[in-house]
Amino acid sequence: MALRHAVLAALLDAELSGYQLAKSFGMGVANFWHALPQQLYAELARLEKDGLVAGREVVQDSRPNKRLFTVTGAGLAELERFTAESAKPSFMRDDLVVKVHSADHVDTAPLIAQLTERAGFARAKAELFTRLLEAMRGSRTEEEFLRRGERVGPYLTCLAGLAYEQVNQQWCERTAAVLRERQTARADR
Amino acid sequence: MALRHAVLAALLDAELSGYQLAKSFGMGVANFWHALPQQLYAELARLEKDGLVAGREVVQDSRPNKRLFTVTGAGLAELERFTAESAKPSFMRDDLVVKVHSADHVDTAPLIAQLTERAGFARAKAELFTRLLEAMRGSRTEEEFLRRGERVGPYLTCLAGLAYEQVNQQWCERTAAVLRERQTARADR
DNA sequence: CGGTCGTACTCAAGGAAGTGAGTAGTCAGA
DNA sequence: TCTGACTACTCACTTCCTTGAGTACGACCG
Repeated sequence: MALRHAVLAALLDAELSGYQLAKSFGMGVANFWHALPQQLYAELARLEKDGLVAGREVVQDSRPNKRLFTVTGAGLAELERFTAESAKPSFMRDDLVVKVHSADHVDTAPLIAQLTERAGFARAKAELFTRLLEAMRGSRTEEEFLRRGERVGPYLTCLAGLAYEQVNQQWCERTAAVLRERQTARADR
Repeated sequence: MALRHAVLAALLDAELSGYQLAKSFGMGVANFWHALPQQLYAELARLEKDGLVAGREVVQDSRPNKRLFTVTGAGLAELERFTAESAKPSFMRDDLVVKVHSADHVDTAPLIAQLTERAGFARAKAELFTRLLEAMRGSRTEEEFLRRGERVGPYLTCLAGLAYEQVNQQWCERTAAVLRERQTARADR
């Protein structure tokens, strides 16, 4: 029951279709959760069945019809309940980190490549988040916006995403540099 | 097949029992992965069946016997293969972030409490990692250790954990402060 | 005018992960 | 001496997430 609340939270900001949700959860604006389209359609169906969201059909010509969803009163209440209950600690879970852990026992060349690639992705995501933040706060300074803006939730989660991607990038670059140096040092012997 | 490699990587550094693994994966030294005891026992059984680890019984008096596991040649080869295959991108997945996303629509008091609590945990974990790093590098500087140390994998993953916990702590504190300020600002109106 | 891309969604199946309960002996402290 | 905590592990169940395939139609490009 975790995706469930992520979907509700996402629908607070805008009325969206399953497809649009899938886009932002697949990446794009998914600064706070990730899920595949199938999961989202399934979850939306369950949420609607439970009365936490309401869908309305939108007829489109020159492209398939779609269903837009909004959070109901019951949905808001459920979010309220969820937010009040104590959060379980979050854990890091990343293939790349596991690979680095065993770096002393395996060939590091492909690892360095993966770290470099990951650093690039992290940089791109960080830049995207930076632009999103600018768009949200408009002409105001961050301080000002956080003090008096109307909707700071998405801004704060975007800040989390930015910070996460920045350290991710730094760590990947540093780690790649260390492994590269050790590789050449070994070759010299 | 993700926990699988995390277990193999953990066993590279030391011969461990399921119970000991469970301790470090449950927290403690689990700077790079998290899992519950049941998962680990099941995974160890599968790994042994597949010949990737070998267990040996250690008879103890005054406490239950245990089985210690080591990585076999096949296990190392599997890790090698895993490390070479390209990594899928990692995603942030955190209840707390979801809650913050909906902060504008719900009562923030319990959220602030959770953020403060999380900040405390993150701080404690960061301190633990700092001490672990010191212990690993001994009298050497970080630079020196990373250049010439024998086993830098665990050190690098610990650095990742440290960086992660530090930004986590900062974000939680900042977010809690923002929400607190907005709460009092609202009360003043 | 044919191929590919984008919108919008569905179905089926499998593996990974989390939840809860239980066993059984040892040791330290109230 | 009883309680609770620690070591060491097992079994059963459920829910979540991923993988892979498939439908349908319009739009854009060469």
